[in-house]
Amino acid sequence: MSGTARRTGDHRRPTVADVAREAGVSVATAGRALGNYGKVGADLRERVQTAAELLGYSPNVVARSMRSGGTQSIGFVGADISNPFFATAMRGLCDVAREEGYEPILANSDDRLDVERNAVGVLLDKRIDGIVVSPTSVLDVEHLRRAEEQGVPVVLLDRHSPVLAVDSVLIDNIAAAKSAVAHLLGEGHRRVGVLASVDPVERPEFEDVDGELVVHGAQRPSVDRIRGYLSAMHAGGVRVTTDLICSAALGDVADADHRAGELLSRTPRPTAIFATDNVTTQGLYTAIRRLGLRIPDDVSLVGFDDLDWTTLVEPALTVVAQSPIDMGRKAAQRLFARIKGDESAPQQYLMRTHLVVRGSTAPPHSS
Amino acid sequence: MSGTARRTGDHRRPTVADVAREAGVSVATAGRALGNYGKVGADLRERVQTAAELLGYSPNVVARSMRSGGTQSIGFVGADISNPFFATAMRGLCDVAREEGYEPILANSDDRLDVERNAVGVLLDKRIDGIVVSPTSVLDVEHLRRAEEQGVPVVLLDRHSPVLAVDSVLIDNIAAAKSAVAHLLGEGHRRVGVLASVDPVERPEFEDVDGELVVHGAQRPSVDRIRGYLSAMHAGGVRVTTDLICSAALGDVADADHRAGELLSRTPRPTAIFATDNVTTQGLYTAIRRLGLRIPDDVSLVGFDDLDWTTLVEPALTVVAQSPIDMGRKAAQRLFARIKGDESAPQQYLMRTHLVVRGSTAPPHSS
DNA sequence: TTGTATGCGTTATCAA
DNA sequence: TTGATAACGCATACAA
Repeated sequence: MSGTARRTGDHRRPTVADVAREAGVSVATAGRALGNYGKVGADLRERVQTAAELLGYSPNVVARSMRSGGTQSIGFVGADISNPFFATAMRGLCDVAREEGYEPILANSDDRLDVERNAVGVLLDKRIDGIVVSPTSVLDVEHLRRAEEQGVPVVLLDRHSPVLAVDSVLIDNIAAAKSAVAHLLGEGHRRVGVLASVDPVERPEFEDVDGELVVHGAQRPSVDRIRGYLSAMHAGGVRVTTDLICSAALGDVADADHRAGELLSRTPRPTAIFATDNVTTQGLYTAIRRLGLRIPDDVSLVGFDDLDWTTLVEPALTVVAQSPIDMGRKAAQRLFARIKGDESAPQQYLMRTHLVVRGSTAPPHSS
Repeated sequence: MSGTARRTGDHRRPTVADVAREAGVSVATAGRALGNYGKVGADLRERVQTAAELLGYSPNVVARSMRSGGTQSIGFVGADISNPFFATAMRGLCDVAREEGYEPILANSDDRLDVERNAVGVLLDKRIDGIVVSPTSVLDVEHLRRAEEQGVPVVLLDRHSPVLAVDSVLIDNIAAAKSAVAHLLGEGHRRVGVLASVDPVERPEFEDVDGELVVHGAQRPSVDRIRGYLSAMHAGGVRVTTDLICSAALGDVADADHRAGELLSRTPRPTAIFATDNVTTQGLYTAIRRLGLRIPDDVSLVGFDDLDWTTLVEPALTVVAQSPIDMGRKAAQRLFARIKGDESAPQQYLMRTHLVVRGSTAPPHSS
């Protein structure tokens, strides 16, 4: 009996040829029997299968990929897998991928365009069948366009690009932020601050139009959430000044804490603050505690992302909840639809969010 | 000028042959110039490179893999990427992989052996060059042994297998747990409980040997942490009974909360509890709050894993800190050492842990 | 140094 | 139904 591995280093895995020899048939027949394509007689199929079993055959996917062009692999490029948002989205993506018989290859961009470009290039060279990306820039997307041109579908996660005709899966950032701020206004707050994360390369600019502040800048989560904030404030008839709008470096909790501290030392102090993502929420929370302020007595807080810890602290935080796992799933579903040939017009898929009102928001103490 | 993509669906990417034709040289020369191997004249190299540039050539890694055998991909199989421990370890692994020019393929096992086996099989079929796995079982490891036999190095993360001769990267679970419990004993606690996560298929068994409790069962984190607990208690001269040892379903916060509730309703109530991982820590914390108990006045708590939230709650939690990112890095480093041919005897790499004493532990209120 | 020819393992085409 | 053979794209052994 030959064929089973005898020692470490016995690298060679059996091929169809080996199986064919063992079964005494041609490689073509063996291939057909193993791959379940074409016509094979029942007896030969049997012989081939037992031979395969005996040798411990399993197909070389690389060779198959070379012929078929497909690799049964997809790529996922996000800023940082250790961020709970991406980790959870990745989980959803993995689940759908596995249902489809695919495996995901992961790359972190750290929100650096060069890193992202490089990662996308590597993934294309690996001939992935599709790619989900949460792009650093929604304007500089040549690398993603190239993917599309090569026939590799792209789906954007948590971002939409005005210059790239692909599906995108995200939330209605403006509406979500608006609901958060409207809640604060409803509680009676007037001096409401916002703490956003802003990427240095696509930072928003503010313009005062007839006493009303408007934001210029690409449609990215942070910026749109500022838009939602402004929209709510305007709808509530509250004048906004730029000293209530504060931004911290993307993904940097310490900086968020620092900036939140600045925001909290404006005079008069904001009676409520809206943090636009989970990192700024955490920074804001620690800053409030560092300054010895009480929630919600001294300051109300609405955070973003319904992470576990927001219910572990006391009081539990009012947050805008989104569902990263569903976003990951949806993105994967759209990607596989495209991989399977869906040619319909690209869409923005806006996933549900909801405001979870908990104990960190209350009417302002003194007005 | 031909060759650049004209429309979506123009799938064909240029090959060395295309570049060779464009440059007016043979495929061999083009290949040598592009792959930087063999000898090529400066002028021809130039011609080839500009031709490649013009056509937008980049190598087909799949074809290269078929010849070379290597894929520049590694696998990572963990229970659940949305668990912060795995997400952070994955981050470390990604970083090292990228430095080495590799990309990781991710699979979640949900601590299910069949899922894990299948995932490993798929990864092997994809001809990954190595695999880091945090195995569901440390005894049933045939699938991992098969990988080794095929020449695919395996590194275990957060687990050690007595029946598999491969590197493993983990912490000294016994010592870490012992230090946690010793701290509680040092504070004067005697009635100390432990809340562990236990996999149903490899659950530990307890035996009373001369009035001293010993655990039987494979060397897994949870079980070893129970061992550390027992060791500390024994060293402190405290008798342990099984009613102080409680276990919850792996990865299930709700169950951990439930079990913690049971543990907290023993009479007399434990004055301190050690939770063996981040999931049970969270469950224990919510159970304590649900029952209206105060930390550390009514019950002291030592948790496991230094997650952000443990410093956001009040009081901040005393925890055993490990460094998942370093564990991920280390595992990747060992894997690449093996991939590069390191044949030295497999080792257990024990990573640093330390007890971070914060406000959730204090002497028992009344003794 | 450059070119020709061949193999990697699968799958598909074609002929028997 | 079965078998011989070509092709995917790259890298190499060998010939020129």
